[in-house]
Amino acid sequence: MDFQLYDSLSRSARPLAAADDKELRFYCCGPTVYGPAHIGNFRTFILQDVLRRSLEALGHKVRHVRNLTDVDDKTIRQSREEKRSLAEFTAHWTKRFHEDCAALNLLPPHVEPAATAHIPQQIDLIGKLIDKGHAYRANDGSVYFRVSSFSDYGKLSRLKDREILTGRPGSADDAAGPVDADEYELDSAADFALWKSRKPDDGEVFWPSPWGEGRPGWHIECSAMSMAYLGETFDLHGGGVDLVFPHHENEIAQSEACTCQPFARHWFHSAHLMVEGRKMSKSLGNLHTLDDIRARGVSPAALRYALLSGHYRQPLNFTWETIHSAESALEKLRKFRRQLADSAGDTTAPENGGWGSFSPVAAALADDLNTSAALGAVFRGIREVDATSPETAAAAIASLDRALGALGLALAEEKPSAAIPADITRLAEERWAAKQAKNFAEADRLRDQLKAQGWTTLDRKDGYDLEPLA
RNA sequence: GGUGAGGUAGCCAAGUGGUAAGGCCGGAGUCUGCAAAACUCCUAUACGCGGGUUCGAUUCCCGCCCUCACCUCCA
Repeated sequence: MDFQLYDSLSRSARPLAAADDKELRFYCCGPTVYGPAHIGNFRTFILQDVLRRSLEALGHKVRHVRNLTDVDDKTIRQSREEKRSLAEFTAHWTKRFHEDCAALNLLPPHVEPAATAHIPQQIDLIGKLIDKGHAYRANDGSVYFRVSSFSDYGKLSRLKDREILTGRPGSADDAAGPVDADEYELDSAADFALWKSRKPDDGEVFWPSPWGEGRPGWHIECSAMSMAYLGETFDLHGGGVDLVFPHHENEIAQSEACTCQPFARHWFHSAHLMVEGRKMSKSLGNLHTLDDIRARGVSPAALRYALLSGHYRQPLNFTWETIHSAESALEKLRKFRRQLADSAGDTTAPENGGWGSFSPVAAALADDLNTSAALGAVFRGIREVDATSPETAAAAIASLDRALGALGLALAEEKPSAAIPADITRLAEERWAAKQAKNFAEADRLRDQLKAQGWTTLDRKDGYDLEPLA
């Protein structure tokens, strides 16, 4: 199936395809590991994951690379404040990131390169840029990219249509505060750092280079690592919209100035997540992490569902009502699947079944990753499912799983049932006995008591189930 | 100010030049001692405002109002 995806460089929907017709090479800008990722970060990573899963479900092969930014101002500053080495600090947050990704059912990328593990590649790239006249060394030992040397600069973010650039490179990024213009000898305020010379605030974080001790600039790692694992030209590059400028613009400049080859052939940018109608920010206190979500009793799967409920190019408004809605919708799907499983019994479907009544899900995903329409198609699909025999039920499960699998919404695993304390069991037993004896007043009293302790009882004809209150 | 995205029923959210997916919420019925759960069914004169093009616009064009984002921290 032809897969259409909007390309933010050409500003049009284009067929997404591997240049070599074999494997789609996909690079994603990953997290800076200096703290827990927030749900906005995860919106982007989940979208990338769904894109990959959808392509794979439709028979495409994908090579997925997502980097880890484990050296920058934030990681250095924070690790110093905590009096930990940079490596120890970033390892801790990397582990946490991986745990969160697993909880959200994100497929691990095939390669997850860390910036600090690719310093030589970055130095090599910077050296080539100097040799070709695209970069210069300032008198403090830092190396800058000369924006004026790259005529295509601004093609991704339409810089020409914007106001003239002002400000100083690295100033907001520099813990030392505003810098003296003479010190840096910049050719242009738009020039950006490729290599930052060692500063006192960097502590022990530095590497030797032909330009003295220092560390890589913000953008160079992605150019170096994408080239290392995917080649000078690759098929698709993804990230949040905020990375369009300057990060991706600078990646293009560095890479294309160096190789004289196109960098990424297709750009995939996902819109931001809003919280309660506002931008997420620490000052508003709405920068939720996965732990915050779980503390509210929401499952990671529901978060994933909620983050897929809108189209990726549209800002999505996250509210607690939305996520409650997602939890309910997901529970409806789980129940439906359980019923199918009951009907199917031991019968299993052949491996290579199709999408069945869920083929519109595939069509929606292949049409610019329309997850919202895909979710709608899932619900329309379940109405059309034929489960009149174990065989058809088994086939329906297979096609449902295929559709939900493309969205990364695995329902197969049951919710772990919470352990029921003995006193709760005893109360429930007493209530059941009272009910059987038609002593309803006593039964209701005991039911209230259970409720007060956070449990609810669901009666059947021949017994009852106990469930914790949500 | 510049650039970009958007305003669809109570909420979230697709989509289309010919009268509008889906989810949540809500309601009814079945069941139940009553509930809850489950199952079945259902509702809603929803397309920001004003013009224009058209046989016909929510969908294209123009203007306006409002919201949000980006403009060197940012997924």
